[in-house]
Amino acid sequence: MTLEESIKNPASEDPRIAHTRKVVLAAAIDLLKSEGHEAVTPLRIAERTGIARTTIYRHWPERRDLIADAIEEHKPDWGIESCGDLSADLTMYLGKMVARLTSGPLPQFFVTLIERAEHDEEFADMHCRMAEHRSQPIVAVLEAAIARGELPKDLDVPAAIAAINGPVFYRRLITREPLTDSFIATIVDGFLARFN
Amino acid sequence: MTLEESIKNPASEDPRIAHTRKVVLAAAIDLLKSEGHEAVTPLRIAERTGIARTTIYRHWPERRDLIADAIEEHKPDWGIESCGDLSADLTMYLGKMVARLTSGPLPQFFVTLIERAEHDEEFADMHCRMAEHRSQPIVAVLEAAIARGELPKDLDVPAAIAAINGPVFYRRLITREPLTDSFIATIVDGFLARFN
Amino acid sequence: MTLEESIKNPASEDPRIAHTRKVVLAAAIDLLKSEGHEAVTPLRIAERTGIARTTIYRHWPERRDLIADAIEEHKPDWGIESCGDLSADLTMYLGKMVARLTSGPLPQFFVTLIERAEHDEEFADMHCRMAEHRSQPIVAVLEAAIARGELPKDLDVPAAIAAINGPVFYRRLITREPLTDSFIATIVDGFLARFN
Amino acid sequence: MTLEESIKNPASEDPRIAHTRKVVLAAAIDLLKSEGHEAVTPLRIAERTGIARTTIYRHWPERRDLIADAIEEHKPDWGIESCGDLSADLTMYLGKMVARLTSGPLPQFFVTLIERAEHDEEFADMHCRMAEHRSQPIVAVLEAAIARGELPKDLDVPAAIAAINGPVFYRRLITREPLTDSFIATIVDGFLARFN
DNA sequence: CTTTAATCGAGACGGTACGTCGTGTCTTAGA
DNA sequence: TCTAAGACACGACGTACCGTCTCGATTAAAG
Repeated sequence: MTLEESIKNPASEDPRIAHTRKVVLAAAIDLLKSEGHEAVTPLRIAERTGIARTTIYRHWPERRDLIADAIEEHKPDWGIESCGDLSADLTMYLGKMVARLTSGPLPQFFVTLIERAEHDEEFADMHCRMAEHRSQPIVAVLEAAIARGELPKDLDVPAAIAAINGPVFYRRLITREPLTDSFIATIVDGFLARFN
Repeated sequence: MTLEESIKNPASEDPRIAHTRKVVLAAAIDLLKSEGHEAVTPLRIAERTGIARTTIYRHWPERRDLIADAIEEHKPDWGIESCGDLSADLTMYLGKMVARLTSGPLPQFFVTLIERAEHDEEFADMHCRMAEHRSQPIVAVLEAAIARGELPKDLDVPAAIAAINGPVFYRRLITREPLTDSFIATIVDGFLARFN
Repeated sequence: MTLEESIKNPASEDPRIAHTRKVVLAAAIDLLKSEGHEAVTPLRIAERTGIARTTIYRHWPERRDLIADAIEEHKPDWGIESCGDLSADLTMYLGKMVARLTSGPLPQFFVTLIERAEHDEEFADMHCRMAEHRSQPIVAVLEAAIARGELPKDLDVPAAIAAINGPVFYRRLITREPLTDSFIATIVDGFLARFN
Repeated sequence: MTLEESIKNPASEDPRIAHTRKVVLAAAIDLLKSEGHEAVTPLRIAERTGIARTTIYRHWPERRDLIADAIEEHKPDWGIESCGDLSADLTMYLGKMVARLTSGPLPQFFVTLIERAEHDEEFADMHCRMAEHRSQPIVAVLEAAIARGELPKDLDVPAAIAAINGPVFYRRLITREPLTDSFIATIVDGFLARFN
């Protein structure tokens, strides 16, 4: 089985290929996290992993694909277990979000996608897809609340998500102030206050 | 008069230096806007402007400083004329913000600062300074409203700013949906609804 | 097989390396001959040969080594066939020497070595080694003559070589007068006249 | 009086010009001696002397002229006082020559001229002129000896000079062996032995 | 003792070359 | 068949000098 086949048919993978992919993507995530996407190059990864530079080129002819793969590899589970209480659900969701924006590789993924998306359509697409995936649980929570009659039927859901997520991202990426629990509470309270 | 002196004492500037600075920074802004900060290199600027590469290095030994100067050069006036009506003031402010996030070099400045700030303290500082400068008018508007009694005395002003600016930035940078007038209205209405 | 190994173990040479060495050294000798050692730079050679500048740096990190290799590459055979007659042997030797000092790259090698030797120990060493190698045949001729009794047993051989070679080099490098056959004859006759 | 005039008419020199020439040429000789002619650049001299780089360019637009001036500036007196004894005169002459080839800037001048002369007609001319000037005293000595009948009337004087000077230069520049008194004696004796 | 003129110092500037680094392609050998 | 190793062409980088230039500041010489 050739390399091309194995990429298209991941079910029957050459273990060498699987190993290479795993090791390289791990190093890529590490580099992305610690130095930014400009540091994610075949050379740097080769130095870290011992995998030959040429081997990396064979798997990812475009640097872009390597970065994209690394980001996609690392898909956290955004699911939350709704407890039926809107305020609690939103607070839990934002708490999880804040935790992931505070440590781990996610913030670097975001800034990379934000920056690249301005000039690269492929990254822009990936960025949007991730945003959608990320907001799925909150959509579920909001729709459940609508069904329960706690929120108006004609709620502009995307705008609501922006109202909930926006302040957190703004503070994390723009003003770089700390993301405290009371800040989360203020957001949730402010959002819910509209519907009383 | 040395280059350093002339920068500190702009009254007695060598016209050659002034010309070089002007031309180079204009090209830098242009490149930043159209291709992103990685394209802002002495070589690219030299090709565009005819200014020699070495001359650019003489003025900005660090690429970082060149980008920083280019961003600082382009400081838009964020002033708004308060009309005394909080809703109208906020709407006008967000309208202006949306206009600048929709065209012109500003979005590129933001994503550059956001990305670089993750790994470069100097950019982080500049980013925060710009954010503060940008929110000055909205602070004034909010404080005036507090003085008029339209907003509570104990309002968490930074959190309020995050609630107003956050959704716009979120939509522009994360979900990349269009920024419509009705979206602005939703934000402003949602914010004010809390205090009724 | 690394570049270093292949240099030490020429039996198993990568043909690409062999080709690069050959082409580059030929161009180096050419440049040395026509423009002097200051013209022997990776850039000039790259322009002439089509070999990339970086490839040349990989083979010869120091310009000095490149020049040294070029000179060593071009080791002429200084052997003469002694005919048993001292006068004829010396005349033939000087004739050969004059021929090589009159055309070909040798004179440029000499002036390069002479000049560099003043400030570079490595060149000084190479210079001396070449001088020794060059005078081997004349040493043999003189020693044969000593064995035959035509020259005194206590002859100061190095001084004798200086007496024979010196005038030729002096005229070639210092006064730059033409090196005629009669000049050679004068030298040889003058030298032999001492021992009659 | 302009700089151009003063160069052509050194009798009435602006003291500033005289000072600049003096200081610069001294530094040039120093550099030439210690690092070779490639180190004789306006920049290096400016660093050593405090004279501005532009001033040096004003005086010597071509680097070649600067080096040439430096060499010409330093014209040692080659005169010897003939004592009437050929052997003693030659020995004294060669002794003086050896002394100058052993210390001081002269050897560097020679190697520079030898090297440059191969590719630069102007240096070749200067080199020949210096060689001629240098051999004047020995010509006088030889002619006196011819007049006294100690040397044949039809002596090939240039060849004789080559026979006397050649070995010394050969040993100094080619084999780099030490120049001892006994070596000088061997040369002189060998030369005189021809005419007994 | 001015005034005029030339030199000088300082350094910006456009260039050219340098030596280094990284990229992507390729060839060869080995597992 | 994939990997390892690395030669290679290419292009950009940041640096160092070069030679030209402009522009005051200083000094010398003539009125």
